[in-house]
Amino acid sequence: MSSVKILIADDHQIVLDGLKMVLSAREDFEVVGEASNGLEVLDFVTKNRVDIVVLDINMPGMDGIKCARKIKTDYPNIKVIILTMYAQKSFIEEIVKIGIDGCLLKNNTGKELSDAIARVHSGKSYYDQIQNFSKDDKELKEYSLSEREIEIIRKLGDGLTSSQIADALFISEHTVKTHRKNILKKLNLHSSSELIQYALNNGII
Amino acid sequence: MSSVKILIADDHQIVLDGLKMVLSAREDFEVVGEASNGLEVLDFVTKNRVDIVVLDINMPGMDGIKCARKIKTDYPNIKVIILTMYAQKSFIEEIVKIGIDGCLLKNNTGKELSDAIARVHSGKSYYDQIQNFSKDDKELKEYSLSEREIEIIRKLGDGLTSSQIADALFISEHTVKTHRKNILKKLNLHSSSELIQYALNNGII
DNA sequence: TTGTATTTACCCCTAGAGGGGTATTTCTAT
DNA sequence: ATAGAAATACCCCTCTAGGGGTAAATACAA
Repeated sequence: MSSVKILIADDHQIVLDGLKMVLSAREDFEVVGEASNGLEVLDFVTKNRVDIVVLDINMPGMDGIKCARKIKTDYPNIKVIILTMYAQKSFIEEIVKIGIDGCLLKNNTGKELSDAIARVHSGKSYYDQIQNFSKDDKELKEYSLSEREIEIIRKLGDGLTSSQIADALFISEHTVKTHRKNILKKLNLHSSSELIQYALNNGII
Repeated sequence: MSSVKILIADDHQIVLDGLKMVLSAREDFEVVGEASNGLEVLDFVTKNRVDIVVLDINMPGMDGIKCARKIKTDYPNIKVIILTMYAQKSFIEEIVKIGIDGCLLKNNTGKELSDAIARVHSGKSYYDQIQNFSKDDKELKEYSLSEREIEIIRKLGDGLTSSQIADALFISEHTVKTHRKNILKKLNLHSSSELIQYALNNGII
């Protein structure tokens, strides 16, 4: 049988090199491409045959989730495995909904990634430590941030005040303050400091 | 001649696996150990012969810089190469001062890491894109944060207010506000949001 | 078509942040 | 012995953040 054609995506070249070496150790795997962001992934899959895409969730430009959604919409036959730094409970529901085939923490061995790929290629799914993802859900109602809200979080990270953000986005300061209040409420946080830490740890920034 | 004995440290196992594969491709390299935080690194070098330590700068517990400083103090013969996600100008002076032998961005190929190791092992130093590190230094005077200041930054990241921090540390709220002002002034920042982003990107938190 | 989410915008209020000082004690290194 | 850094604590001030509402227009999906 022919080898499994794999596309790997991560924004750090050294991680890509490492993943490639790890996966190339198996004769039945073939890394056919590399990408450093979501757009490159989409571009690659339109032009090449790919069986499995291994996606880092934290990438500049188009993030892994958005990219995965688009792949699953346009190319439902391609299997998708998400690599993530943290157990991000905020994403697990969406990951399942989108139909992503596998999800594992970077805090894992290369062998486990190989196992996950083999399992997913055989049509099964592979969710690593899914219990870690669904913990801490006393607040089970999962909120997702809107595009505008994320835009505002990024500006906050740059140190802008509400009025400065308002100027930058050509909206009223009142609106910015409303967004900020909504964001904190959605995430059950109570200050911008907490928010920035959350955002960085969850790949929002 | 005997092979170069390398200890690699990163808090993500999958990256460790990748680095190990990349480095093992060279016959003159030998990865003799792995560590997921600074304390493990220090523990390892006390018990084993190591020529070169490759350190991720962002690790939980003891961060890469602190760890490097301790290695260079206690074992000056061990070479240290720092791996970092971002071009962190705030650290380059300290990195040079500590006597770290090499520094390169994760945004590099595995081959470049191999080259860096070979070069460092031969007694030279390897600084990748050092111009990226020293840019934007209109404010060239580098300040270092005190232990107390770092303690306060961490509390800020947890979302505590000045008065809450004061209660936690058994000091006056006035003192906390003084520390906060000093921190922002030292780093030339203007809000806690900026501060938290800076702290996370520079391994302070 | 009829909700639901999103984005926009305003009101109220209190508490806290940020920036300008000054000043003491303690500790450390020269 | 003495200069310097660090940690402590207080004064002043203005502006912003955070939290409580309400409500409109748009857009999108069941």
